[in-house]
Amino acid sequence: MVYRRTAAASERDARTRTTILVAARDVVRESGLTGAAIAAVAARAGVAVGTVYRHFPSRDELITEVVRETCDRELAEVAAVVRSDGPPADRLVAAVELFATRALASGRLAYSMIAEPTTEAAEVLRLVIRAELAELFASIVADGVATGAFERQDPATSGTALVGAVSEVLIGPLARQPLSGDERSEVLEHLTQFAMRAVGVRSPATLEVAR
Amino acid sequence: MVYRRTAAASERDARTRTTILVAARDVVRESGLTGAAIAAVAARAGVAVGTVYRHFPSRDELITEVVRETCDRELAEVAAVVRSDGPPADRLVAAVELFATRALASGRLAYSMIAEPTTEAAEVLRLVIRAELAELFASIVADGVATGAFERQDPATSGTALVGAVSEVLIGPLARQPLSGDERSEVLEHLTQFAMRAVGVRSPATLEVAR
Amino acid sequence: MVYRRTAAASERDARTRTTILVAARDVVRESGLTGAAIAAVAARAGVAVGTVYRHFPSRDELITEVVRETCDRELAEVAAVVRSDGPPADRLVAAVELFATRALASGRLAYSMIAEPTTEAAEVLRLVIRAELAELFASIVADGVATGAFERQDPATSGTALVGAVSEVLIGPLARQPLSGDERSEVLEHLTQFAMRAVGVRSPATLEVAR
Amino acid sequence: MVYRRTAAASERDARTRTTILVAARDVVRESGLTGAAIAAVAARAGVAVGTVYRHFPSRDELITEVVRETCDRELAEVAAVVRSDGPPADRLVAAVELFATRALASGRLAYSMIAEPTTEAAEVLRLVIRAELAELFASIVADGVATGAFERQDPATSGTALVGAVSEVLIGPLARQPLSGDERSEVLEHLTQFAMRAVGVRSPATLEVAR
DNA sequence: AATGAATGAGAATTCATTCAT
DNA sequence: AATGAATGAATTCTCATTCAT
Repeated sequence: MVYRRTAAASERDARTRTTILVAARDVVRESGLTGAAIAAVAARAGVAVGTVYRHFPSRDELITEVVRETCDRELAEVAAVVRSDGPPADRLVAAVELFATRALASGRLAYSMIAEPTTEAAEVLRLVIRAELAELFASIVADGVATGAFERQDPATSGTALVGAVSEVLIGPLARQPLSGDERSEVLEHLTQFAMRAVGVRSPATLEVAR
Repeated sequence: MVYRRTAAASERDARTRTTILVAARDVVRESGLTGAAIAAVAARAGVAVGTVYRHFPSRDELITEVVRETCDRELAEVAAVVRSDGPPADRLVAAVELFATRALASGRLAYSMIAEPTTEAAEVLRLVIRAELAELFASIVADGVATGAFERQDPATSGTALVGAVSEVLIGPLARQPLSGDERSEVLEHLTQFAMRAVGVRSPATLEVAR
Repeated sequence: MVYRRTAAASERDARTRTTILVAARDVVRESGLTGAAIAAVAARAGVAVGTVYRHFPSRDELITEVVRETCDRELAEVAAVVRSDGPPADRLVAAVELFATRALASGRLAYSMIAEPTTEAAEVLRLVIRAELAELFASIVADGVATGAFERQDPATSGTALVGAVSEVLIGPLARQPLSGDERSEVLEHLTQFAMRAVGVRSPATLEVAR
Repeated sequence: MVYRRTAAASERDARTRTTILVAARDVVRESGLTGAAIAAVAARAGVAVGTVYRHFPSRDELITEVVRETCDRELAEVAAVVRSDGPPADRLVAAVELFATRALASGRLAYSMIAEPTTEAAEVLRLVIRAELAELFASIVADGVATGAFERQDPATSGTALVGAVSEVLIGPLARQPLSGDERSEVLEHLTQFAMRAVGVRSPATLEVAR
């Protein structure tokens, strides 16, 4: 007496889930995590409130998933750069630039991910993500120290400090108004130089790349 | 029951205002900005809810003032260090250490100030304060660049990045568990070295201090 | 996709209906009437929510039918005892014992039937069922009065009172913890004696049995 | 800087609390415990929803207090009768009559107290109350057995059974339509006789009183 | 001026019921 | 016929703000 779940229904289901998740991300982008009330997300997704609850057991879970999803994508990209070949200095520059480009392009979303805690769950997740990011930066630093390309230092502290430095420089403007293309690349260049100095890049060759 | 407005009355008024402000700060210290409901602040101040509203037009204003007040004091201290005599490198180290010591000592209060936004107003203020802090750091950097003690760089970017770096390194642990005295000074040393490298300290003398 | 209405289809239909009803009874047994949400019943029946609505116009009707069905079976058994041969006193004792045994054996189901109203409809039904039970007891009493085995009394009142007395004694323990076999028979004996006295059993023979 | 709570405010407070409690009782009387939604109670009391929450921490507490309050009053009265002087049989009759009169006069309220569980807390309380009532009846029975006025029996079982019997006879009609005065006294008389027989009243004198 | 009771607009969550597939 | 995703009204609870005393 059991009937199989129709493929069509299950597909619609998955599509709705995605719609809600996208709507939630959009609402967070515009109004922040705090502004992402279930009613607002539902309205944005063009579904009823109950539908959101069909797909997510609680607001907490929904928000957490938005944060996780957004950050995972970001982290994966940064991780790819970090684990790529090439001199540590180049990878550091690439990682900073990637992070910066993404953050600058995403508006308030990046801000929410990096700096706006709300629920306990989201806050914990946020810390985890920053820690992971810090570890990625730290691993570049460790490589640089090991190969003698960077000065001796504590990679963990440097990684964390770099995340903070990059975030601060990018989130500051973010929360205010968007930068023009020129301002953007100028800020980016200054930031990159800061990072290079901070890790004590030694090789003149790399310094040229970073100029 | 008619009251004459006297000097005594106005003084009492000012005292009540202060009482409320102090109570608000205490509540924030313990429960965070989110936990600072008007009723909680009033109870802590030993005052009725309505009295809070006599002295502050809205919760937003009250919270904003708490943030401003707390940060102003912090900023003033950092400013004193920044404007003191001595080589820029020493002043940078002193500023980082001051900021770090205060942040590590104040527990959740610092966290709330640096990383826990709630209302729009408080959030804007928080950004302003970080910007001011950044400017203070920037002015040391500018001095260093001018005197040739630091490498050439954009002081604004470096100032902001330093604020971010210091915050991140300190807020990470803050949100988790308190550090022991030894861990604290170790972290601080790594952080100071990071800052010195980041601004490109040149003078060998200062490098020794910072070692 | 057009289906021809065949005997097989109609039989399957009936079987589904029964499946749902059985599932509903099971859910009530475990979680009470309140816990018997349509989704829970459907899941238990291995059927979709919509299917439940194909067979029952509303949750109310479903619950009502569960109550009716369960009670009807109970009533039929009691009725058999009531209409059996033998002295009224014996039949009364047998009816009490039957009721007691069933109630004690069925756990929460009996509780739900006897004491847990939810919807208006189920509540009305519950009252009807208690009334029928009361009537069955009343008919024994009437017989007893007619044959002079019991004292003169109003059979309707006595029947109702007996239902109440038996329910109360059995539901009290039910809602708490299950009784051991010994406790059970002790309670039952006291209850039987109470019933015998209440109807004013006269015959010494029966009194001995009941003693 | 502490100001005393004005007597007027505190009095108003107490009055509002009472108003809400009375409103809650009224709503329960008409719509049952299930129908006593906070919004309904607030509307009935002529206050806002928030006001209810100012006086009661949760719906559960409010409902529990309604039940407790109503039942306490009832129990106290029954207790007074039980502990009064006079032959056990007289006290039993008086207790039954008192209970009956009150129940018959209170409409759905009595039903809700005796037979309508909702929240876990209210349900537990309800059981406690029935148990207390049973104990009161049991103590009369124990007295009667001790003095030889009643037959030998288990007072606990008899007390419980009497509560059930009386409840059933009174709640049955309650849930349907009110009785006329004549019907009422007739039912009451039958019920009293049932109770007398059930406990095995022996003394002819008392039987006359009860008849 | 202070008091604190009252307000009521949200916010999260549940669940009976509907209906397109 | 069955499916199960979608609906949305209803419910509990919170808290910034107001205002009569």
